[in-house]
Amino acid sequence: MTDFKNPPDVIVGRLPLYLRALQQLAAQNCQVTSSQELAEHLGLSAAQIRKDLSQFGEFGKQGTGYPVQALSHRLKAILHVDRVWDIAVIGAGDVGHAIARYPGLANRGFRVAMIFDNDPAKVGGQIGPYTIQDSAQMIAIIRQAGIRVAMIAVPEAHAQAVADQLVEAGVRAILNYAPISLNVPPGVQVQYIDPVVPLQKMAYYLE
Amino acid sequence: MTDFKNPPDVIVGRLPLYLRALQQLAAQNCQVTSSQELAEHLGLSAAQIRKDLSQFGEFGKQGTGYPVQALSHRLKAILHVDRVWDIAVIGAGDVGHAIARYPGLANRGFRVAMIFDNDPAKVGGQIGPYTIQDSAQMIAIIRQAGIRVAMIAVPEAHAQAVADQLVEAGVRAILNYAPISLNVPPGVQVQYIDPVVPLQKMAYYLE
DNA sequence: TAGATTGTTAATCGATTAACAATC
DNA sequence: TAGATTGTTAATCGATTAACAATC
Repeated sequence: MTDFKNPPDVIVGRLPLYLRALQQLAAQNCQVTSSQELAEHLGLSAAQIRKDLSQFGEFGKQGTGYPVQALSHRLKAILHVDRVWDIAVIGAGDVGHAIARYPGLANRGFRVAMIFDNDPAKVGGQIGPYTIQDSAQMIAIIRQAGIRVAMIAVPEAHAQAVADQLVEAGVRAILNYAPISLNVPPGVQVQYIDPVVPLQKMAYYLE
Repeated sequence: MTDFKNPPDVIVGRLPLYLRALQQLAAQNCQVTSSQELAEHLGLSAAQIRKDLSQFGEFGKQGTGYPVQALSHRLKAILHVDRVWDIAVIGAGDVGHAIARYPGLANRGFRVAMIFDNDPAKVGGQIGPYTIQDSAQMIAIIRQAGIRVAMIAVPEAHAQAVADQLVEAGVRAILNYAPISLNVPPGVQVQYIDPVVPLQKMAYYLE
């Protein structure tokens, strides 16, 4: 009997990778997999995968491995992506456009629900099914909709101000595409996507 | 006298964050900073920052801190971004568009040099200053240009095949936007951007 | 000088790996 | 049954933190 309390953050961060690999296997009609197979697929060690999963329950069978569908469902529930989270996108530039039209969110627990911009020339315009809304109404609209997840795709100079407004509106998880560190109060999560960071890391290893 | 050999990968991965923070401080005309100030800015510990930097040299002065400009220059050199790396972008969909027009690469060591797509309807079209080139010529063109860095922005189903071609063309660093793990030979680096991964990680902590 | 902050050492902490009994 | 693979323990490995002498 394990405890299941406070799994390390680093392990939580790997669960989405396990889920992604499992869904890919499922799409190939694979019924069962093993820690070994997942490890090769993801470039990790089999021991690590077994250890990570054992933090959350006993999902496998000795001699057989893990049932792909069942484990996939369990991981979805653990990650709280067995539902659909509405996302507010802030910024209707190129990045906001790409996010709003990105097909990869579907079936993975998220959906873009609305998009905002502060440029009067953009407000009222369409991006696929979305009408770009005015940032001035952002706080009220997000609060009213009860949205908890947002993506920031505005220029660096505005990102912190937008983050402050999102927090005020009740957002609790922010994915920030602007290349700056955000200051948010405890209880609000931030993750970052800045393509230059991984590029520069790789450059270190290039001659 | 320290050794300066084989700094841990996890430290190399933080250097771009230090550089980004320093360049932001420089833009604010800040002359000098401290491990304390950088730590608050980045949400890390001051001890960690001093320890990390000490892997590469002695950049600070006791009692004073670190000179922002000088340290920034040193980190650029260490990361090999004191030059401009040409990037090949594969895939001229929404993500490829956003990358090709992303202003955040400038002054950070990279520039998009060319963009490819396999869709005849897109080949020959323009994205800003770039003419979309045919993927069929990709290997030859990239090899000819001596390009070492590429970004994959094609659908999941084609990403591995594209990666194989890039490796054949001489690319040694790949930033992959497709939500799959890539198989590449030793000596080729891969980093991943899948926005759903950080979103799912945050969802775990949402009620 | 006095105050501040580095670079570095030693201590702590946490994550990964190896190994294997349990068992399907 | 024999072979395979899990879940888990103990050992290893590595990263972070705390503390402080050195010194600007």
